[in-house]
This record gives sequence, structure tokens and C-alpha cells, in this order.
Amino acid sequence: MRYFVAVAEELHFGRAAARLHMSQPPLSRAIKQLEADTGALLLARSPTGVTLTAVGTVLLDEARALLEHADRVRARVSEAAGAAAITVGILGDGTDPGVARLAAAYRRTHPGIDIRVRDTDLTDPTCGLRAGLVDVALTRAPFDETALTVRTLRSDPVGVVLRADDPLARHDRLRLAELGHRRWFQFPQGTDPLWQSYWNGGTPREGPVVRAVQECLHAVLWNGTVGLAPLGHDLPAELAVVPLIDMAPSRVVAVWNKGDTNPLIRSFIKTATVAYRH
Amino acid sequence: MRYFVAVAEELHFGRAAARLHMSQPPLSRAIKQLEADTGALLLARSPTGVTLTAVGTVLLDEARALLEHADRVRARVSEAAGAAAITVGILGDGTDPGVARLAAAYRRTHPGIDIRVRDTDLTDPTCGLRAGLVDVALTRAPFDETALTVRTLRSDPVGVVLRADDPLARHDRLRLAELGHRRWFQFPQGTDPLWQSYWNGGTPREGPVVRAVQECLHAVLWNGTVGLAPLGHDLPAELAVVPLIDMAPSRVVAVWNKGDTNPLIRSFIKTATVAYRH
DNA sequence: TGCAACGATACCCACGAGGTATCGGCGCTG
DNA sequence: CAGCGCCGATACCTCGTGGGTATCGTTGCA
Repeated sequence: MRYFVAVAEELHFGRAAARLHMSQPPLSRAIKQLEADTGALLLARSPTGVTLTAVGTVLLDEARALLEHADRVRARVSEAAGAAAITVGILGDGTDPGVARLAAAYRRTHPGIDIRVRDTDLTDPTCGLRAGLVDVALTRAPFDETALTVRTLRSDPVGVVLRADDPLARHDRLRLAELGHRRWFQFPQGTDPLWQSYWNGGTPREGPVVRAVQECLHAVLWNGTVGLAPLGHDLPAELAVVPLIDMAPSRVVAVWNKGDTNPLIRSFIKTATVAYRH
Repeated sequence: MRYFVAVAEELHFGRAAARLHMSQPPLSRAIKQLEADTGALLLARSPTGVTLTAVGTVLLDEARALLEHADRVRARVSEAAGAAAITVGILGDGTDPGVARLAAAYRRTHPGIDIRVRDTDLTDPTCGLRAGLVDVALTRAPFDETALTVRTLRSDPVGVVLRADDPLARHDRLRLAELGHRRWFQFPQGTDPLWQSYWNGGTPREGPVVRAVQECLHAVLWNGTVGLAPLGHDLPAELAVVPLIDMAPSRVVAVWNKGDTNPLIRSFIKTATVAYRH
């Protein structure tokens, strides 16, 4: 019916399709189907243009009222639901382009829902999920997944971060073994072992302790240490990141507590999967 | 929303599913999805039973009103459309079980639509479609399809109709060649050549002229002629039908005039395809 | 008479709504 | 208090359809 109202108002299939953010053929089909169900021609397609038939005029009025009614229902129910809120944890500084798209999409499809964001440092890959500080975390695997549900959103190749003037920075790809003698920045003791081990390339390392992304970069810049990072992020010109060919890619994931009853999680995850799929 | 109203009224997923003619799991999922979109729990599932939450109560009222509104819109539009009608032609005496299911299904999904039926004899496989006597024909292929659109609904094996005491009737299958010396009942001159040729098994035959199903049966009973018929129909006990192994199966088809603008045709064909798919 | 516009058609792919089988949790019962 | 049964949730599969791209046919216009 939204489709029909759009076409009836534009009196032009192409423009209506644009307004509905879709292409023209499926719109034509949808209108045809509506006509088949009502049993009457709603739009007179003459080569000079599209006109409303008598029945079409009736339906236009009725459809407008009905759609308005539906919108009112939505509003009333979400009012009755109170300020529904979801807290999402984001690892690091959350400048991931996917996050921006996701936030925009979710605000659009669920207006009135209160989205709270909690930016966390790199020491807890679950962003405080277990502690109940967030409902869902946008983070990176791997980590201890007991009592959590994990959904992969994307995979990024991983590289090593070096000073731009580091001799190794001239390579266009490296192996972990070529970095064995370097100092690596380290997460503090007590962080998730799987997480810690992954970012150390699988073997224990020595180096300065970091907690946030900025600290990692500083550690590389000032201390000449190295460390791993997913590719595809903007870095200051003084730093270089060289792809590692023997490192499993880093998975961007959405995580939530198994058995969490907050109904918003379900819709949030769904929006997330499509937003990350471009 | 219909689903939600059903569950809210029954306060029992299983019973609601039965009422909606569906199974319980997809209903559970649908409600969950509604809850995800609303952002609030609508139903409190306790092991003792299902209860409406506060938000659920609000939605129940609103949903009832909205669904009622939608029904009113349907009624108003179909009233404005006037007595929309579709005339369907049926070949032979139209006792095909599929036809009954189709009629029932279409009346249910399109109440208020005037279905007129035109039973025709076997001399015109298009049931007067080209002459404009019907909008859509439920008939059997093959025939001249120029300017027609054909949609196959089902395929029936074909057999030869014989008197029960005919020596050939004792076989459980036959070949066309074994019937070469018999007289076959014939359609009148001027009927569609493809149609005529098909029911003659591909070669010209001699025999009494028939127009209706009854006449065919009488021709076999009283004149000792033979003829072809699709299997799977009830016949009087004095007649037998023996499957032919070298005869292409007979396709039950829906046909309409190419470019016909009656919008009901589309929905009728759709209902037909699902009705014939059991 | 060629061209541009526009709705219709053909074809393809991915998502989701529906199904069946099974699980898990709680209450009831012997 | 252990076992059973009820009932909603979960897992997994399949098919229909809603959306896409590419192309056609018609018609008005230059």
C-alpha cells in the first residue's frame, strides 16, 4: 500500500521507485499484484502518463488513512513501552565505518529507541558484557565465548604496525617469524588469554603494557615496539602496517549474553548483519 | 499483528497456531520478531502459562482496531470496484477434483468476486477464450496457442477407454499400435487440428462424431469404438481405461488471452497453481 | 523515421516465512 | 523425589517471493 500511495502521488513509476529507494520493475509488479488482489485496475497507464482510476482514487484515500493509522499504532505502542534502550559496547575508539552505518540504520528503522554507546579500551574484548555494562558488544574475536552468543559480521586481514622508517616497513608482506626478536606491546595481566594470545601472534611476547588504541600507536612510535592490527584503518603517516601472510584474519563480531531477554538485541543484531554486508 | 492478536486471545501458542492454520515454531518466531521491532516484551511466558504484559495489552487494543480498519478498507475498495467478475471456462463436465479445490480457495481469498463458470463441450479446447466468452480457461493441452498464454497445472497419464468386456481391456497397459484397427470416436470437423490429432494418438482415425464427454462414453458402450482419456477419473463399471505407454501425458492447463488487462486473471492463476499443487 | 522515455517482461539471487524434528524447563504425579 | 508430560524455544531445511539487472515494446516527439 505504501508503494501504491507513492505511485499514486507521483503518477510516475520511475520517480515513485526512486522515492521508495527501490528500482522500477519490482514496483510495477507490486502494483500489479495489488490490482490482482483488489480485482480492479487502480492506475490507468497510458503512454502519455499514469492516471488514477476511480477505484484507485478511493483506495488512495483509504490507504493514506490506514497507513497513518498504522504509524499512530507504532507511536502509541512505543510510547507505552517507555524509553526502550539498548547499550552497545564498542571496542577501541569505534571509528569503524561499519559502526557508523549501523548506528544510522538502526536509528532509522527503530526511531525512539535509546541507543547508548560505551567505548571501552582493548583490555576487555567483551566490552563489559559479562558484567552487564552493555547489552551487546561490537568487538573482535577470538575470546572466551562461554555463556555468550557470537555472530561474525566481517573478517579483516591482519598486519603488523611498524614505524614508517622501520627497515621491515619496506616489505609489502611479512611472516610472524620475521618479528620474533622484536618487543611487542602487551595487554595487562588478567585480560582474556585467547584474546591476548591472538594479538601476540600465538606466542608469548615481551613489551610495554597498553590499554587503548592510542597507547599502542604511541608504543610503536616512541618505543620502537611492534604489534598487530587489522588492516584497513587510517593511521598517521609516521606509521606503516604490513600485511602478515601467516596470521588468521581478525573477525569483527557482535556478541551478547546467551539467554538475554532484551528483545531489542534481536533486531539490533539483524540490522548489524545487513549493515556490515554493505 | 494477526498472529499477535491470536496469541493474545488464546494465551497459548499451540492453540493460537492451530487457529491460524500454522504450526507453533514459526508463530513463536513471528512474535519474537514483533517484540524485537517494538522493543518491548509483549507476552510474559511463564511455565504456568502466557500472560499479556502492559505493553502487550496496549498493542492488543491498537492491533484489533488496525486490523478492523484494514478489513474496512478492503470492503470499501471492493465495493468501489463494483461487482468485479471473472468468467472461467471449464472443459468437459468439470468434475475434476482440482477445480473444486480451486473454486473453494479462490472464493475464500477473494470474497465478493463474482466467479462465473462456463462449461463447454470438447470441441473447443479454449472454451471460447478467443471469442471472449471466458476470461480464463481450465482445459487440456495441446492446442493452437497463438495469442494465448498457457500455464501447466498438472499432467495426467493417458489411457484408452474400452468396454469392460473388450478383449483388450484385460491388459494392464497397451500401445497405440494395438488399437490401429479400431474405430475411434472423432471430434467434429473444424476443431483445433493439434487438439484433434492429440486425442487420435497422432494418426487420422475413423469413427462416430462426439462433442461431449457423455457422448464419448456412449460411443464406446454402444458402438464398440475406442478413444483416449486421461487416467484418474471415475468411470461407469461397464467401461475400462487401460494406460497407454507410448502416449505423451495430458497436461491440465490454465489459459488466458495474451495481453488481457483483467487484473483478476493474475490472482486466479496464482490460486490455481497452488490449488493444483495440493 | 530515428530517438528518447517509460512501463512491462525475463531472468537471477538471497532472504525469510513456513515446515519437521528435537530440546529444555518446569509442574505434576505416583 | 524421580519420571513423565506439557509447552515454548531452538535447529535445520525448503521453497516462494521480493528485490535486483538487463532488455524489450510501444508511443510521442524531433
